[in-house]
Amino acid sequence: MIIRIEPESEIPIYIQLTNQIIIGIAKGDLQPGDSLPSVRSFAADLGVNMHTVNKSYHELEKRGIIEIIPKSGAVIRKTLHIDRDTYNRLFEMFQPLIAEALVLGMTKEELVDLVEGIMKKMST
Amino acid sequence: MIIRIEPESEIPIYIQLTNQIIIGIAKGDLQPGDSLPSVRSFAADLGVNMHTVNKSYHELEKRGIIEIIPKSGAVIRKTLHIDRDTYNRLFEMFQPLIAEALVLGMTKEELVDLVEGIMKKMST
DNA sequence: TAATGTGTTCTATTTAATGTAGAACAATTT
DNA sequence: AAATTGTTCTACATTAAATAGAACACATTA
Repeated sequence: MIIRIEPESEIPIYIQLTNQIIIGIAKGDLQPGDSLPSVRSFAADLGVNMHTVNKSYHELEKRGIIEIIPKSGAVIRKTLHIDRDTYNRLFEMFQPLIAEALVLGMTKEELVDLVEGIMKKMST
Repeated sequence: MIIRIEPESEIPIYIQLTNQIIIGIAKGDLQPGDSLPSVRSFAADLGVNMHTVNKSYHELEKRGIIEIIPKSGAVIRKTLHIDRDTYNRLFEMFQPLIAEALVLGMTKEELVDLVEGIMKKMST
């Protein structure tokens, strides 16, 4: 799985990493039950600090995407059906993006096409 | 138009304001050609600092949503069809959200329903 | 004309976020 | 036994975020 970190980006490194891990899971590069690299080895590979990777892992855990097993490792969780709190959180995240797309001139059809186009690149 | 600022949120105030203005435009509460309040009066209404509102306005201008006319005011732009850079920017914003929704167990149908449901609440 | 309101710009301060760094710990794994 | 694991702690530097006050040039209004 390929991770690209752009240190000069305005997006914090730990968020870049978090997003790319999520995309990797969605694409099937990482599957439920798989382990993520240790924070130390991953940090060495990416050329960032151990604590930055650790922050990503805890962000993923907070969102219910991985399970961190102390003294062992980080494992991709098997996801059941979405719960109400998570649905509401996703709603709040999608709303401003959809509003912006419409305000900037996308039609509803174009927006649905964009979303479906992105989904087609994901396997799960 | 109703703006709710939550000072205790982890989301910066200027982003909360930016998002809610965008949603207000998408819903039709604000229309192209309308003026936004002055940074001073808006800041007074919201109970935040003038510079915070100013930052929101410049964020909206950078995204092509409003036009700031020096010594005059901020006006909602009439949007033409979306350009390539804007499309790519929206793509990069949507991708991690869609991936997360799928990873957390939403089906593609549920995700399209969520997006269409949010769109239905917008008029434009 | 005089007064007010406008966005802009500047300095300044405080707090929080971000990223890096090093060390030590207890538990697991090899 | 040795190496690796996530955790925790302190520490430091830089940037972001938010507030505050002042002054400026220009526009609008009374």
